[in-house]
Amino acid sequence: MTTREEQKNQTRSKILKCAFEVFSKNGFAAPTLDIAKAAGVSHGTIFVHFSTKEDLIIQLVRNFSFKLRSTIIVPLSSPKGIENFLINYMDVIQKNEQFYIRLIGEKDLLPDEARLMFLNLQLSNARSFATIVKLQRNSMKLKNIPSTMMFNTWIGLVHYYLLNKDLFSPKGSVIKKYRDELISTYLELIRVQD
Amino acid sequence: MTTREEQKNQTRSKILKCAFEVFSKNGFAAPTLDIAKAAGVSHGTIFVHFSTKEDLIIQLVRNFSFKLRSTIIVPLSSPKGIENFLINYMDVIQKNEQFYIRLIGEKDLLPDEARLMFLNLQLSNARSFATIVKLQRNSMKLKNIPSTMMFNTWIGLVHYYLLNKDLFSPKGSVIKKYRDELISTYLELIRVQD
Amino acid sequence: MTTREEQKNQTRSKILKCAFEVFSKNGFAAPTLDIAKAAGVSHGTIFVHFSTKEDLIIQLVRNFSFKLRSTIIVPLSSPKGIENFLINYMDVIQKNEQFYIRLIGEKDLLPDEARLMFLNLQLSNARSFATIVKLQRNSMKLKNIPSTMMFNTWIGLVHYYLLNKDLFSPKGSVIKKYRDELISTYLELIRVQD
Amino acid sequence: MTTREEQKNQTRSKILKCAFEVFSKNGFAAPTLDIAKAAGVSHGTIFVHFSTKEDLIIQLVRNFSFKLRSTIIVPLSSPKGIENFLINYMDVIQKNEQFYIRLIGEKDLLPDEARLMFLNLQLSNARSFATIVKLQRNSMKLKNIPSTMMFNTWIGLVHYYLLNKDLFSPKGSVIKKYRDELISTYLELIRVQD
DNA sequence: AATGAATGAGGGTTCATTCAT
DNA sequence: AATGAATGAACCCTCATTCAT
Repeated sequence: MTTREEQKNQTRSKILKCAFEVFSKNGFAAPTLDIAKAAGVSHGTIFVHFSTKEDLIIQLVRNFSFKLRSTIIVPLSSPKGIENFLINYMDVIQKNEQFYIRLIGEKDLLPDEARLMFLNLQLSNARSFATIVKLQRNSMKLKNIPSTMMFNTWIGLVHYYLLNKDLFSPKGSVIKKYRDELISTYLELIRVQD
Repeated sequence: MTTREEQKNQTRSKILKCAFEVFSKNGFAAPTLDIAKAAGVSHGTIFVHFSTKEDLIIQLVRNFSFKLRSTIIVPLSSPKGIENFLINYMDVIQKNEQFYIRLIGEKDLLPDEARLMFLNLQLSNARSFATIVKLQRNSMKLKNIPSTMMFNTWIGLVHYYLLNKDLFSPKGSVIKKYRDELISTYLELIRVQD
Repeated sequence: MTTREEQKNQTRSKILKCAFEVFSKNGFAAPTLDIAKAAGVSHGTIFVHFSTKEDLIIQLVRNFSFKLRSTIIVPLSSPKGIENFLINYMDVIQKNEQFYIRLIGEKDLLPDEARLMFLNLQLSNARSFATIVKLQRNSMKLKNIPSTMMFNTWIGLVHYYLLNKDLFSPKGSVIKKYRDELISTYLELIRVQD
Repeated sequence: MTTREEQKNQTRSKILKCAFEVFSKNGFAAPTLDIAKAAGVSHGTIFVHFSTKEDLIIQLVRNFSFKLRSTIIVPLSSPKGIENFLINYMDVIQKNEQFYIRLIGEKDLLPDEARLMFLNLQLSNARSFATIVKLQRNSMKLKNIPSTMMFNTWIGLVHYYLLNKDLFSPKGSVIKKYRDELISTYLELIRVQD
């Protein structure tokens, strides 16, 4: 790669990184100028690398989805498969809590393509979860509920806490604060008592 | 009431009604001009009745909260208290599904006062639910979970379906489509098997 | 005069009175609605009596000029003619200081007709003053200066204090506070020492 | 300075220049759009260079004050100190007569900061004048009047002519026309006859 | 590749004036 | 005569996007 290309890639990365931070903090309605300032580049440079603001958001969500996909480990057969999945899930989200909250909270501001990508990520997670649940049914009595529903209950609970962060944990991370309670509550709900 | 006042109230109501529809359809970022057009009045007329766009939204949310509050019946002591509550809850939401979705999905665009009113409504519902749960514990074995968590699981599940309406039910009402499944799933989760 | 006409005149007077107060306090850019509120009449009523806001202002200035004209006494031949004139002048202005300040300070907001009327008033005063000065020259040595200039110096000094009221007397009346100092200074300036 | 910066400065200067002219001609209530048109730039460009209309006015008054301050020469000890001061004063004002008239006539439309700056300029002039008067008392018999009053009489006289420009000199410069008469009148007033 | 000044289509809000009642 | 709801032109300001350098 030539020096020129390296330079270009660095600028692009810097913009992506700062856009991620600015959008996380101020939402997707944040002006592109703010991103340029944060990245230390000119306003126009953003549009050299991304044809529109929408395009920038798409790339951002693409990267984010990719990162999440690679981080979410799916421990298939295991006596604690579900619990491990939940713990891992929380850990992954916590790392980018703010951005994740924006994604689920400002869904309608997203370009179609971005919305679709994030949706696919969730579907993929749902499928992984379904697989784990199926395997786990052997070693643990679980409520007789479709695995889709089991996943939706879980993600619904988590998203509820995330979207109401200012209510549950105005300062620090919601996930950090409620991680254990959410997991234990959920596990308690899905298991069948002896 | 004189004809004059009636006329005025009609205009005001028309604006409120159209604002409700426009915001439901396009979100709270929709231009006030769109509302004026929908209501068949001039742009300025909106500001005759509502000092600012924020004020308009506040009135809208106030009315909405009031309507919801008066509609949500709380059947206290009853063998099917919880189920009745859930059924009623779904019915109430279904009637104004779109607007409700905007409220939970664009929380950050709301004026503080509106956000607070809607929050209070939810807290009030949470309290009602807690009361019902406590009473129900006599006649039905329930999972050993704090009633707050029980409520949050329920509302998290419902909101998840609402916020992803385009996924679950792009055309018609999400609630109508999933009402029974959501209720039965939830009831199955919280009860203790014999 | 029929009762109806009386009623009409009363409303008209009330509007004029309140317009005078509102304009005095907030300047001629004050909304007509404020005047209607102050007068306890509907917004439209103003335009029943005055075709435009400009017309209202014109009537106001007409009345004001008339009142001032009738109040300014011109003590012709007298050993203290000038001093008496100045004292009287200050008294008259002081009574409607606020409005007077608006007239000289927002001259450009006035309709042409109003500006002209106020101008005529000043010219009339200038003439009166000139007459007095001429008579006084017999009993008192005065600077050898055209009487126009003598008047302009005086009125310039007074207007300067009025226009900078917030500097000289932010709370109370400027004239009240500086009346004597202004008069004595001026008299000292125009007389010839022995 | 790069060509780019030059270009920017030119635009900025052009806006300032045209704003100066438009405000001079139509007063500070003139729409920013008029300024944009006069400067041959788009409406938005104004707000690229000045965050608000108020900011634009502040810069304008700042520049103006600075220019005046640097132009007003204070010939301290001199047998003709006062006269020189007056002559210089008139010359300086004459150069920007229209704008100066707006400043004193629409004081209340100015942003606080601008009003304060202009006020300071006048105070500074008053002080300079006081110093000169003190020195002059040696070589010339002056009326026994506080120097504040002497200054206020002068500035009051000048401002009176400026504010009534349409009366005294509707077409050309008031100052040009009355400069000598104002100065000689004033000098005649303040001196003590032998 | 990067710059950043310039653009211009909106957006919310104000207010003198009109007119049906 | 009085009402006051309705009008709509005008204003200030924002911001994604363009383009000459």
